Amino acid sequence: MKDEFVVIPKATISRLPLYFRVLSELDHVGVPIVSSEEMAAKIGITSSQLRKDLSYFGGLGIRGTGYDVSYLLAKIKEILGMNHHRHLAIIGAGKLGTALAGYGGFLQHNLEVKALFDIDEAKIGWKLGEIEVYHISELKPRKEELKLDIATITVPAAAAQQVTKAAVEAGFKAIWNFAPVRLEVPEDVHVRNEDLVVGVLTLSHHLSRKNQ
Amino acid sequence: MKDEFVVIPKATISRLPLYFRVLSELDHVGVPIVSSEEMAAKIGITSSQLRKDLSYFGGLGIRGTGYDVSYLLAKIKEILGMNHHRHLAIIGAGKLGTALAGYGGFLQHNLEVKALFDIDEAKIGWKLGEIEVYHISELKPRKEELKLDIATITVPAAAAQQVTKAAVEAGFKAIWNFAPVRLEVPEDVHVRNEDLVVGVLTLSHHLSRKNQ
DNA sequence: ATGGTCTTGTGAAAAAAGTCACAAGGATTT
DNA sequence: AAATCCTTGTGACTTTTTTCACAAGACCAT
Repeated sequence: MKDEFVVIPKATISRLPLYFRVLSELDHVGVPIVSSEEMAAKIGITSSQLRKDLSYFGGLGIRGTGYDVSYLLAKIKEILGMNHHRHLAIIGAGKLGTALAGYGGFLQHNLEVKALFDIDEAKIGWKLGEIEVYHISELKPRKEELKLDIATITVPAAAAQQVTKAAVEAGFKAIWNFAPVRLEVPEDVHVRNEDLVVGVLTLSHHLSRKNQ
Repeated sequence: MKDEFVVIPKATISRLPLYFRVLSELDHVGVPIVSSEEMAAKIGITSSQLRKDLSYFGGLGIRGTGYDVSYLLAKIKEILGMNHHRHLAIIGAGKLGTALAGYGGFLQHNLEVKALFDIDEAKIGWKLGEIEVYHISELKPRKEELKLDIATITVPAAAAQQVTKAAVEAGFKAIWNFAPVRLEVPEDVHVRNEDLVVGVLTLSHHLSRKNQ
């Protein structure tokens, strides 16, 4: 990398989490060094693409040898903002919401579910382990108290926009949306759509064309 | 479109489910006609991109007027293979697996969860509504019996590759993978990765750069 | 009919992403 | 310390995707 102001391709950013995953595994097993060839094979991309991606962040490897796993892992964590511990709020304490709250894989990514919110009075006060269910009207005070960063939307589609509005007003700048709706948010709020059914439809498409 | 053998860009295919979603909403509300401009705005892309995408499938619109919502919806359903009713198998009857099995949104997309599989003897025979939990060794016979099309992998990462192998041997050509692992499969098997944590990491990345 | 006003469909141009191939440079052996 | 062996980093090139801009139609009003 020779220019301070090169733009990093979006496609590169979208692959960083994959690199993170592979490096975590290698680090966990105790592998000290890995070549671009090996890593790329695990992910299913070409080694030149991997090297090009990493090159945007400067010389992270050692020529003739490969990449130092724990060094590269630390760098990617930094780039992905994983050196910050993020607190998740889950809005919608239904099946999906509670399944997510119970998912064990967050902590190793420096993510932590700290609160559930719901509108159903019957659910308020429930605890899933350490995590309590609050009424949705408490979004703002609990955000401050628990330092919540990311609002996860797991309510039905019909309620999603309204709930999002409440989250934005409470000050959330990142929304992780599981409802099958395009949410309208201000410029400075980031939305990540996790539209599950949409994903499986592409599989359906492939199934109906045996010809390649 | 003038050549029978134009290749349809992958990027186009990946947007079709979004078009489907918007059109479904419009159709549900009873809107008869929509312009590329309106649709594109709802999705957050440019109208020319939308028109170009649709142009790969032939003249689907009416010049000067727009697109006939129900006609276009039917076309996209056809392209996405949604005129076929697809049967899902869910392998891994844990929290995520059962949450998916209980999700109500599948049917309106012509998808249906028909069976759960697990290795835990204690779970075999459980029923979630109509859906029964079978032992994973029954994958092949049940696939034939229930005409299962898509194998959904919701087992822990460590078991995912092994379970995938079993699914491929049972004849599944489409795998919907929720385990945080790149699965190795033969050429003719399609895998859709639904790597949730990876998704939220990109949000984390945005949070740590207030500068745009 | 004719003219005006739409919005599509699409070649051509631009931008973005991905691949190639090899010089640069570090490690290891002799 | 020279030679050899590796694998990175990266310009140049190729392919893919997106954007532009406008001709081709379709509808509507007069």
